[in-house]
Amino acid sequence: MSEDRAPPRRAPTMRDVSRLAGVSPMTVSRTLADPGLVSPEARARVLAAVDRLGYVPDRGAGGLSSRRTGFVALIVPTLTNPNFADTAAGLTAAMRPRGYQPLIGVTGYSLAEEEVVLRAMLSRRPDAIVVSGMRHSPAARDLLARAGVPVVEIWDRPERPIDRAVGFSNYEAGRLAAQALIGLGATCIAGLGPERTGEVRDFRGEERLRGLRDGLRQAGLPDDLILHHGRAAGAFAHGAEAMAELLARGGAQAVFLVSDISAFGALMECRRRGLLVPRDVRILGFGDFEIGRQCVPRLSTIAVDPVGIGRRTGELLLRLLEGEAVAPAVVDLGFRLVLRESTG
Amino acid sequence: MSEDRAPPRRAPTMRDVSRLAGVSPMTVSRTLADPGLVSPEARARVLAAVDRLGYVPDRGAGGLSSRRTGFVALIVPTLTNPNFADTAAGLTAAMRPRGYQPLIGVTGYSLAEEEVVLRAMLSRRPDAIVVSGMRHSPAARDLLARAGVPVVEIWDRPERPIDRAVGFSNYEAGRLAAQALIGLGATCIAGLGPERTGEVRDFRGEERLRGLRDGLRQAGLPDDLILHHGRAAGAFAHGAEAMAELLARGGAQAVFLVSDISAFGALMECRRRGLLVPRDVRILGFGDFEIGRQCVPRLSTIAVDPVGIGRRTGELLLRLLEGEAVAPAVVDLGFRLVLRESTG
DNA sequence: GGGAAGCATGGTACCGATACCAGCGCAAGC
DNA sequence: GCTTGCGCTGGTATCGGTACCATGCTTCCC
Repeated sequence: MSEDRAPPRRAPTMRDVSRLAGVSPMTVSRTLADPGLVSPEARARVLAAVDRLGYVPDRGAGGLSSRRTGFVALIVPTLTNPNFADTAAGLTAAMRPRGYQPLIGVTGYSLAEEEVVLRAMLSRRPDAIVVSGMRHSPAARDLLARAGVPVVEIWDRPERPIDRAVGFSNYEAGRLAAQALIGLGATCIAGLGPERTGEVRDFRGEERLRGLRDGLRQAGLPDDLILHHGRAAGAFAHGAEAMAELLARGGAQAVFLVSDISAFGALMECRRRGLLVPRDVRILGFGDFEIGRQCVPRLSTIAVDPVGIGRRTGELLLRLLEGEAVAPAVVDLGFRLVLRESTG
Repeated sequence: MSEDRAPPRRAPTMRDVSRLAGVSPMTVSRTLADPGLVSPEARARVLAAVDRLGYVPDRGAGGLSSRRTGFVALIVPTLTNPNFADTAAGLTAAMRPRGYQPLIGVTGYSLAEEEVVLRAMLSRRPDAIVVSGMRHSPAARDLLARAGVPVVEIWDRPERPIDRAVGFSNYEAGRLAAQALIGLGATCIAGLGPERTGEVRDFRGEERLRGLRDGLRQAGLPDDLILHHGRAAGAFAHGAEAMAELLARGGAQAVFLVSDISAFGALMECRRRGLLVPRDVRILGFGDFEIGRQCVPRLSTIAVDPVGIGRRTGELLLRLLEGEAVAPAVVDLGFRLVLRESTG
């Protein structure tokens, strides 16, 4: 960039290294892939040449030949939500030491977009595919099933996984929310989640509310305070707006929100209206995000392990990719209730 | 995955499509790359064959041949911080419609790690490289300069850019913070940022504090309340801990924190101690994160445009990649002071 | 001593696309 | 009528690696 001594000087290739080291390209390839196959002298010469030329192997070319690209496709609704960012970090941490590189695709909670993104990923021939959720368009499901590589659905516990799954039951988490709030003595229990219409939907959040509803019904409690309001994407505002709507209706003693982000929004809405949490209304979130641990009052929540989902998925994939037969198709990492201040 | 009718059935290739359509592979290639070059009849047959076979081109192979991979490397400190996730989203939105795919690398605020990640990216032969910040290890700087593709440094305004830059001056943002707090009548002004030791450092945050310090000095105010405490990575906790330390020392009327996340942590620490913001202490954050707009009191902040940085970078790269001569090497998107409730 | 086995190395044929050039048929222009 | 040019098509070489097989040499063992 700075000085142009030569024309856009092509990056050195393995052939250049081999010439400089006085060996064949194959020996260079072996030195880099499995040094043990090469004599110490040749190895030293090759490594010196690599260093001298600043050679960086072209993994695209390598992948074409070996049919292993080293890519792991990871498809999530958003990265703005820290739990998916954490999952990405966990997956990366588990797989990068073995040379795999995540290829991240973002769907914006849209199944149509998921399909587009998936196609883009498939054109890179990933060695494995990780996709959030168990709801996909029929075409996407078909593409995944025929991809010919391991597929892991995460953040869910599908009845009929495409291949593998690592996550937990969002439905059961919602039922636990009902039990928890009932156990605290509440009888008028609300649930707040995003809209269930249009292209952009948070299916996992909906599952949690479905679990909540069934939990309430089984306890003989009314379920008419389960509201769907606002867009999944803007979680803070969604929580605040949904809470405003709920307060307008009145009567709720305790509220479950489908994420800690929206629970925080709801908490702030209460504060703006001068309502005290948990005295006037109890709030239970979901996910155990950092924000819930830091805010005042601290949020009670149903904790899951985003980093763990990524890490476990990575470990599972590493074993699958090395040809190990891995036993369970579905890994349930569960969740646990964490009671802090917002529920009293 | 579900049923294994045939052995791991290789994905169809362009040759398969060409046979089914009764044309040569070149015609298939042209149909997909630039349909205008192909007769309507041939095009129709090819597209039908593509559809029938579920053909997805192998961009790895295409890239090897055309020397354009369609990858854009994006190297950021973390994705957990929503501003970098937003930048990634902005870059993706700008470039994906033209077929480019971001390849995200995360450094965890470590320059050593940045170098490792950069090498991994280079092995994918990206068409362009976007890297956060202007501080890099000498080796990384060298790799970037010799990469032979456009390089954009973002979230900063380097004096001597490697190639291009899109961002703003963190130093000047810090000076603005000083002016803003002085303008509000404060004379004992503190600044809180993460540690400046070890491998993991937030250089941009340090720049902001340096700007604050100079701003205070120029106004003849003391700068002994500028503290570096806690790790850059855990921003919430860092803010809370640094605030606790500051309160232990006492005397601050107003505090600038290097991010809204840590400002929020500080705000909560105040609440836990029964201090009222802004009555007892004024708080100014940085970044204009969603959390600052939602919390109570709402955070005053120095607003930057994370999505805009990504988008502008994408637009710049598209022009560069199409061979346009783009004028300024450094694009300064600036920042602006947003006064809300936390400064009174 | 001779053959088998093992190690280190090299040669060659791909992987699946695109760049490049050549060639075909047909219409327009002189 | 013949050249010129254009639109469309196909053949071939190549991108930069790795898989696979073949080779030369050494060592070991019966």
